[in-house]
Amino acid sequence: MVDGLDRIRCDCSVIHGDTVNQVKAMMPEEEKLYDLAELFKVFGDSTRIKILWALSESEMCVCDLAFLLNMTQSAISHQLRLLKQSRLVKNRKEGKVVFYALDDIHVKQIFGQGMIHVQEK
Amino acid sequence: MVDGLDRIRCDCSVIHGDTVNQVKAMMPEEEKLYDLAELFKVFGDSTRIKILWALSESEMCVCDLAFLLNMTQSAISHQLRLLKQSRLVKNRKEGKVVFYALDDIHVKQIFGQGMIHVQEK
DNA sequence: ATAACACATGAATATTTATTCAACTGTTCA
DNA sequence: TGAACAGTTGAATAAATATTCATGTGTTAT
Repeated sequence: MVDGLDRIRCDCSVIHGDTVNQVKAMMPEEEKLYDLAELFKVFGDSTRIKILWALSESEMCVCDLAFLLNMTQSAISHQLRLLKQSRLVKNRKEGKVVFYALDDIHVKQIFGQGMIHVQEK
Repeated sequence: MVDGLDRIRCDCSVIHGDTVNQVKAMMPEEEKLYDLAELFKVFGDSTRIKILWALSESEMCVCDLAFLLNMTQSAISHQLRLLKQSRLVKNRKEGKVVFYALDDIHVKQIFGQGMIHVQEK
């Protein structure tokens, strides 16, 4: 039931024990919360935020993004790979050019909620 | 107008130039996007996600959180400082004990949008 | 006063990660 | 065929950061 790695409960914790145990019982799976953190981590970089913002306005190729953000194609490409792995962007190839676009309707909504928080002072 | 650090536009970019320039003109301030990334960065750690989730269920003291997440009080305290700086949690002191609670109605909404994305396979 | 407790904090360590650089793939065009 | 271009990728470097450890602050109770 209790393995050796668990923390000893402090006196304070014992006092509020019932509430804490109820919350513990309701806690989502470890993995689900981990995945959620991983998702937000992808949003937590200004380069990727700029890319996502740009793609929320228009589909774009890699060199367009590089020009827009004033960064190297390589740097942009690395970040696009991450964004694609997270299923936040998709791409289509047209000759030499690869166009990227948002791959999720939720992106704009997550974005929007964040903006509201940031804009409140 | 163009400083020496700007990227040279590739041929591709010149071709789609109008669209890209329009998007560039609409781009939010550098600082605003940076702040947005900083906000998401706070969500982008599984320890902080767990703390935020727990506090979305109930107000809690530091040692409750330490017990719940099976981590040291110190580690929790460090993360709570970050969360407070981002105005995502607030605290009130009652004797020796410091109770933390969510400080923003948007937290749950940002959380929810993220969950929806994660749960779609 | 002093001991115990809840929490905060600074420095150190270890890990993660963003960007750069160089090399490589695949496509177009002359 | 080969040169130019768009993009990708792996390794290296530099910077950011999560946790630990030791110590410090403020409160309560004896």
